[in-house]
Amino acid sequence: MANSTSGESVTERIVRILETFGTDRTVQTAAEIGRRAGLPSSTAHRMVAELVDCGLLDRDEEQRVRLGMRLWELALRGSRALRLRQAALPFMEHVQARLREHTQLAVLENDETLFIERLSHPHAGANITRIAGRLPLHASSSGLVLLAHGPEELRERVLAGPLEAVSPETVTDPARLRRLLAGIRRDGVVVAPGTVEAVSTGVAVPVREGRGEVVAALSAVLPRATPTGRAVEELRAAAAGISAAIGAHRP
Amino acid sequence: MANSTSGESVTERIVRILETFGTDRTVQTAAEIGRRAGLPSSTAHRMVAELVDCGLLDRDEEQRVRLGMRLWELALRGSRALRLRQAALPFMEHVQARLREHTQLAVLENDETLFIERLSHPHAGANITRIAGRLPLHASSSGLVLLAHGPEELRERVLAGPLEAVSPETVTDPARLRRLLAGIRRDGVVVAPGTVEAVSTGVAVPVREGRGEVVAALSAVLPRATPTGRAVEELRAAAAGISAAIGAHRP
DNA sequence: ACGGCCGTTCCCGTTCAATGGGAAGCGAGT
DNA sequence: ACTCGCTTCCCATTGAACGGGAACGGCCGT
Repeated sequence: MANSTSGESVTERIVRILETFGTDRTVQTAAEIGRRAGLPSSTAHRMVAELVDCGLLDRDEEQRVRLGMRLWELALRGSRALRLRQAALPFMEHVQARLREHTQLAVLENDETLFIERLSHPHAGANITRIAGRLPLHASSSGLVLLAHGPEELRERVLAGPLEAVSPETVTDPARLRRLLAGIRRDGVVVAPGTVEAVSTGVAVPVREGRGEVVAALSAVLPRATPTGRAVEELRAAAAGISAAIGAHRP
Repeated sequence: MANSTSGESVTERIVRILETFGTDRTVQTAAEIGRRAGLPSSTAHRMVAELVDCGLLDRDEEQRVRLGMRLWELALRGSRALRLRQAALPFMEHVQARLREHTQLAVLENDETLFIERLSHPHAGANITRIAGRLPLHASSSGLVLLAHGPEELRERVLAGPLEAVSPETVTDPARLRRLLAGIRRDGVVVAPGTVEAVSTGVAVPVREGRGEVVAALSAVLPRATPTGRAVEELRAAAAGISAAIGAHRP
């Protein structure tokens, strides 16, 4: 739309521009953005200027562009992610203080695991998850919980689709995966050794809201040798606390 | 622009739509959005639909609209706020564990104080600041620090402009404020009793990056009767730690 | 059953903002 | 002095966005 010869709306283009930014790529020139977003140079410059005017993007000491504070503000205030995070943070801190490993909170978003909070201990091991980062549903302990408790149709879609392995031990066989998910629903927890990285074990539990609906997954990443019993207990207790907290906030 | 009779660009309208959301107003109908954003009904519906298609907005169980997870994701990954927050969080947790009050991190944004993180103790007192919330620069301890260390022109602009009181004790006299700011630059700390709320005292210190530039303010909110000495010490130590952490991340 | 209210969806002729190619300006690197 | 890449300005073209209006459908009070 928007008079573009390529037939895209302005909105789509704005999203594509925002998509060119990432954890690694935090500042870029307007020309770079145009190239990455597939926009003609003059168009990219004009749109970037417009976004800067609105505060969605910032220009640093002349030239380069980065995500604007205003965008951050608009996206956060009143967002579901912030509410959930605020309710969960105290409990996550408690878990993290006891386990001294990585503690994460994730939600289901567009058939993927989206991590909305992560706490790490200085001495904890590797962990590829990032805040605002994604992993496939079948290839992370949090994702497995979300998939197990998600709607039927989602499960079928994911089980049907291509299941790529993130590590050699990622479960990609539909039948095995189906049994694994049934087990998660039965036990209310998943212990997933080597699913994301060979050296670590993910432990995840569902976080429920109000009358039972699973809205998030709480997980810990432990070195593979560590026993998982304590983590399961801590996560279960924390998840119960979070559920109570988000329930209480909605009278 | 964008063919609208009112002469606004699509980008401006999108921002106005996003602005209709807030901490209190987290879900609304498309018609509500249109009214609040001053858009014709059919236009509002079309634009909301477009934003939903792009994932910037989400539709809940039919009808109502809220901010989309995708927007949250795009705004956060690669944002300055997230980096700063990640570096600061461990130190903020430490401060909060010792003081058991409110601990906040704020940056300067568009001549206002923008709070990007806040930790609260269950037993702590009142605190009107919110994550992604704003306060005037002259009417919050964090803001005073940012104003004191901000560029000359900013200071003159704020001192000239109307200085509204948030509480009866907010300093609104330009001369007094100027002396207060000079004191903050000298001491590297501000203790502001009753500036935001009569019952509490704000204590704030600057967070510096690399070679001295102040990039944020770290603050605590204490009940007015509490001595501030310990808070000053804790905040100073934490700010030093944060500075080292963000310096280390940029080799 | 009825009618008003309101959110939503669909339609469609009008129109002007957005578009993008091109050229020129500006630094930095060689 | 030259190249290369980022940026800014210009401007004729055009079709996407616009928005008024009509119609649908759910809800509520009578």
